[in-house]
Amino acid sequence: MKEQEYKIENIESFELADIFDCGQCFRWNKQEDGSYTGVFKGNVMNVQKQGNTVTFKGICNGNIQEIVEDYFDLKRDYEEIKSKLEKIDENVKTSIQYGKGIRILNQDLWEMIISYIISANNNIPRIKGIIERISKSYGKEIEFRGEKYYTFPSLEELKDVTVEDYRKLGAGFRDIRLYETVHMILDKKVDLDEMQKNPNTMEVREQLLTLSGVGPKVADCILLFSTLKRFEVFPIDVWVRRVMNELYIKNEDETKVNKKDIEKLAQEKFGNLAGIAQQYLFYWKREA
DNA sequence: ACTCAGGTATTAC
DNA sequence: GTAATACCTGAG
Repeated sequence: MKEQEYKIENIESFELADIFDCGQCFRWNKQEDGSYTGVFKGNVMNVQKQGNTVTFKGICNGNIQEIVEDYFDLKRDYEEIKSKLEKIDENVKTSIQYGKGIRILNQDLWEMIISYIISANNNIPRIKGIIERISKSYGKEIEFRGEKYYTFPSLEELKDVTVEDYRKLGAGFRDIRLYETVHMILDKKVDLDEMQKNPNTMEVREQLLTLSGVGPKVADCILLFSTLKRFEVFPIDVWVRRVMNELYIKNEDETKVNKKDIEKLAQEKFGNLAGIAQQYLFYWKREA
């Protein structure tokens, strides 16, 4: 396949580090020249930003402009979202200034389910390593600039993978959860196409929670970071708990902060933009 | 040696 | 319902 290129000039709310290091994705890696290369939805792409111009180059399974506009959520007005959120309080404003170039990617639903199951009680380098090895073992090879990349395997490509196979790839105790979830989806116990069409977020959330290895935090990450794209959910991990406690709840022991209280507070403060507010806060608190 | 990391499932009150 | 506890793995 041939490499395509697409350029955008004078783009707003688009910073490579903010997008790729804010914790939403696992398959983008920084290159020596400061650009990022990643694999998504069967494409391999390199993204570079110079001045106010972003250049996308890659091996794509369709029109690169359409692929980019969809994946990078370019049709959404992040300037408007940020100006709404900034009005909430100084803390949120500070976090937005820190992560001003964040965009929430439209990532593949199936890939996010598997990726976030792997993320449980794990650290980012390991999560990335496990996903990489699964892709290399069962995905399709794509060559880009003389190097080999591997697509994230489809449901079909994982159908014969055993619990032991996942363990060998380093998944640890998550091996059985991966196996069970793959087979629940294969058996249509959970229908991803139906889920994608269902506008009722709570219904979709309930369905996700039936999957093995998917609890409240993982379900919310899937809802927020996949093509399901629900900005009203508020994934609560240790970092979000920490920042919400520091800024608003001010309990001396953050581990004792009730999840329900955080959820309620997030809903009151951020409403249907809770998810993206969470992302600014999370990125700010974790990196800064 | 020991703790910790994007939680979840299981078991026990 | 809600609170403890175990859990692969490898880096620091």
